[in-house]
Amino acid sequence: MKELQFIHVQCENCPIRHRAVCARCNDDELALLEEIKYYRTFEAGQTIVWSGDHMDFVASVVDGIASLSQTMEDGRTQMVGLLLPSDFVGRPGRDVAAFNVIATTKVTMCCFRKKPFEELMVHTPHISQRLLEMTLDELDAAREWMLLLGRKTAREKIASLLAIIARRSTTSKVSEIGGTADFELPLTREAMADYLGLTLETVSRQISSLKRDGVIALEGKRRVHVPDIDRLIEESGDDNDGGFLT
Amino acid sequence: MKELQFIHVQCENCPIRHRAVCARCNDDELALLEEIKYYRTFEAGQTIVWSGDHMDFVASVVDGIASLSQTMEDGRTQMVGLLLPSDFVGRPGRDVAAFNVIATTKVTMCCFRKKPFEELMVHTPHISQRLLEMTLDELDAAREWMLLLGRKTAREKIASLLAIIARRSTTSKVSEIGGTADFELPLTREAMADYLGLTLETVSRQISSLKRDGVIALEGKRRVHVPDIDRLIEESGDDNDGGFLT
DNA sequence: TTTGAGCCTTGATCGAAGTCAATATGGTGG
DNA sequence: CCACCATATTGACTTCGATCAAGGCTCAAA
Repeated sequence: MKELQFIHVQCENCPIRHRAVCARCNDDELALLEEIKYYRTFEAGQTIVWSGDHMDFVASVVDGIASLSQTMEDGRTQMVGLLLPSDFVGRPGRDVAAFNVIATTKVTMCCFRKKPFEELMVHTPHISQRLLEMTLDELDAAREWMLLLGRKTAREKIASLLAIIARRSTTSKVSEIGGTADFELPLTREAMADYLGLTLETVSRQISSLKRDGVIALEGKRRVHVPDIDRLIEESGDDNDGGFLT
Repeated sequence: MKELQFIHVQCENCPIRHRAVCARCNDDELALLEEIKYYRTFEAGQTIVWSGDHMDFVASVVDGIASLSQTMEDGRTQMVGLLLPSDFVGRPGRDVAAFNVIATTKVTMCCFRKKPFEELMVHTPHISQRLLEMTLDELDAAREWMLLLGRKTAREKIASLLAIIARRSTTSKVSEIGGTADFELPLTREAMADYLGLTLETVSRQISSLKRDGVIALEGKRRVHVPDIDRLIEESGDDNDGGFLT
């Protein structure tokens, strides 16, 4: 397991330098961010922010995976976003968190206290430009997900999720047409269920069914091999190669 | 029926002046927008933008209601947003529409060709600031909607939709605790179904059921009276008074 | 006034996914 | 090595919402 020590990484050496909210900043702007940033790490399973809590910082995910979720009083849970490295957490101009943020794996975040960050934003259009761009991408992704939640069958939901993870996975050869993919599922069956609006039993059954039909092959519970990505995409119900983003 | 003639309204007199993307602009900035804007109207039912189409303008809804939706090849449709006056359509920095935009009622839009608008944005932080704010609000709303689509029962979905419309409706007295509300449903049963991820039959049945239980009363098919809004919110499954936005 | 189209309601039946429950697997610490 | 716990699978049964189908209401045009 990768064990990065983020005492204080210089921004220039930061793994998310060119994708995060700071992507467009020049050296001067980066120097200002460098001054006010600090790192925090969270263990897998730890809650980073509770919905409704006062939130006095914003942050970028540097390493690891976290989830954004909502819960009803009776315990029903819906994941509303997956936070990957470079994703932004928190909202300038609002100090109460609207969602729970939970570390799925060990997570390292690059944090900024909200006040200084907001002040910096006013004078640094490169930050708000990038944040706008990222937010628009997330909005598109959220809307894609609404189609999945509202209209897709359980089988299509699972296939869609696997296709998205496959596409993002660095080890896959998704770009080639008719390529294959191999990846590790970063989520438990329960987390997948919460993401897809299903029960964990249904997730398990549909994964078994896709396996039985040769769409995927499993190695252990978590390692997935996709012999034909086009076949998987077919099963997902998406016509195009899709614009899933976040 | 209101018959507004938008030949060319001065921005200062515009009904959405203080809520739209131009809300924070000063007089000078407004003058620049005034120069490049133009109005377009669309009849109820007309498609304003097709998903996948090249889109060379962005716009604000001035009057009327439109919907954002996605469709699968086999016809399954999911509405992913409701566009009300002041809402923004289109996306700077992308020229292919990701969703269908369909006029639900007659719609008037204040349009800007994309290129000039983008150029203006670079020099007018007030526009991008406001757009960022609006986009963040929409993202929160989309995520709230994901909880509804993924986890709520049909009855809760209907109650949630009615509660949202009630809250936005100008004729309601929602602010008072235990207040009542009266409003016109701007959507057909089918449109509600597409919004809620249900069939129109289920929508009809659940509305009948809420009526039978005294949660709402109907006058004709479209006019709704809510004797006790707290009761309606209870039925919606939301604990808090909710942060539904768009 | 009749006809027809669009919208809505209601009933009967079906099926996908949920629920409840038993069992399997795999990793960790004692 | 074993025991334990979290995670995952599978089966039996139930239920909620979808599907298929018939009919009602309203408005506008013939």
